[in-house]
Amino acid sequence: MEVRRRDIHNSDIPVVCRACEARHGGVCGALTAEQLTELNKHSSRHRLETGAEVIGQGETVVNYSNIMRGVVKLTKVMADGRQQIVGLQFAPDFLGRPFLTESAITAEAATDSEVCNFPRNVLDRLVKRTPELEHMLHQQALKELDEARDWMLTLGRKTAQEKVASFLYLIATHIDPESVDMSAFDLPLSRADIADFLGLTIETVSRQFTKLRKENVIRIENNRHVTVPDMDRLMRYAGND
Amino acid sequence: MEVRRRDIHNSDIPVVCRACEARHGGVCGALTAEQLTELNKHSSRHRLETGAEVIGQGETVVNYSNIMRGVVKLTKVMADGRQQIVGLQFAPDFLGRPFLTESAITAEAATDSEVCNFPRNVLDRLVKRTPELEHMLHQQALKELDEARDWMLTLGRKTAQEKVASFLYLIATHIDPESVDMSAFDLPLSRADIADFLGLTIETVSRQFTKLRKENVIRIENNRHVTVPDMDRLMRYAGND
DNA sequence: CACGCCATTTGATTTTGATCAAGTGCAAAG
DNA sequence: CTTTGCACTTGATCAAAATCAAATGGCGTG
Repeated sequence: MEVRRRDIHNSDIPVVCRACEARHGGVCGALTAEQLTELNKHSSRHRLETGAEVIGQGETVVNYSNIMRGVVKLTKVMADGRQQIVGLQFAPDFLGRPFLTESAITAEAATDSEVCNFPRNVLDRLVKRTPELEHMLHQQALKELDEARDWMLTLGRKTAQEKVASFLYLIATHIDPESVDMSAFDLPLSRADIADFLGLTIETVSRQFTKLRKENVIRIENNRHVTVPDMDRLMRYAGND
Repeated sequence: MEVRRRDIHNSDIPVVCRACEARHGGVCGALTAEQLTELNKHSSRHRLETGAEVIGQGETVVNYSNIMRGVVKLTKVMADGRQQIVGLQFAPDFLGRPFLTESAITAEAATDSEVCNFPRNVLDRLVKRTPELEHMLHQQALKELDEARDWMLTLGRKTAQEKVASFLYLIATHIDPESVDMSAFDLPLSRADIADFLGLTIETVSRQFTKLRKENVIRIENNRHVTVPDMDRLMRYAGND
């Protein structure tokens, strides 16, 4: 299923890409050395402070990105300000909606992050010529779709307690793909963001955190650092039996 | 069923596909006459009664399908029976999750429907050889992703009233792609299904229907037939300003 | 026609989570 | 070391939707 470039050690690959690809294996993995060089000519890396907007709802898409480091949240807002986080992207996810000029969502750094930007038209051209690249993007879209549907069940049918536990489980399993130990991690989102992700208020989120803490499902230090003594127990609280 | 020949220059295309493709333009539109003939050799059409399961959560995927007629609901269930509809597919949508052998969802006919089935391995082989086909599937996945994210906002942040209005608006705009007049249609789902789609109970759905009826936003006959005198007004009730 | 079987509606009550309103704790600025 | 500003927590109350419990209203069958 996974298709890897054979010439992974080829020295024609741009230096900046070599480290990245080795660590992450994002969509760039579908490209030949020449294509990578070509793309790299037009691409640029950027640091994003927490809260920095990558693209706004309704704006014209000029760039796609790869997330190198950090967490990016995808949000939708209603006219009256109600807001829902519709996706979280972790490194090394591809960020962008191929084939549409206007973004239907806002993408914003949830933590300090680093991204690699490519101009839309350069990548679009490359996609047309590189079926393997479209395949990678297709896989990414399908992964996001699976995640979105999982989350729809959470939003529509779970209790506040289960929602919060589901969130913690999601973060535990996604925050650090390198690490084997998922039992300790920092939350990439504020209480307000967590509420927006879960379709709750910050007060309800806070109360559920307190409850989970009192029942020894989690421990919390400094509001952001979470320890999970028994991951299976957390999963049961999340309603994933 | 009588199938008319619509284009004398396409006489290599299987008769059964010619009418379908002309009417709908689904993913098969990406295929050459030969590929269509090849695929058609292995494909088969089926009528599905309301409630018939196309595939169950956790089952092995053996077929992909095109929906020829009707509405198919995609659902997820929790261990304790709580259920959430995570997608509705209308003709001529492609039905299936490429590149995964185990289905994460249940697909079930919401109305009497007709589908065209292709064996998974035949289509998978064809996808590898036909970038244009993967492109179509990619577009379909992105469309479903956009819809899923729209719905996440509805599930997470809208009131019961807005949810029901949003559902009616969704159906009005999707049920009959041919028709210009969206103001009258039959609901493809029972109250129970609507509740599962909206993350509500049937009682709440019923009450909101009654309220919308009393406020003259909609009229209902025989529980299933809906008339919308002012679509913009419905849209406002749905919170889509 | 009467009957039972559905799906749907309606009503009474309870529960959950939202809202409103203080408090707490911590870190940066004065 | 105070003050100020956040982010978060906690408590009291309120409202929306769930739950429990009957009705109602076709619709097909005996």
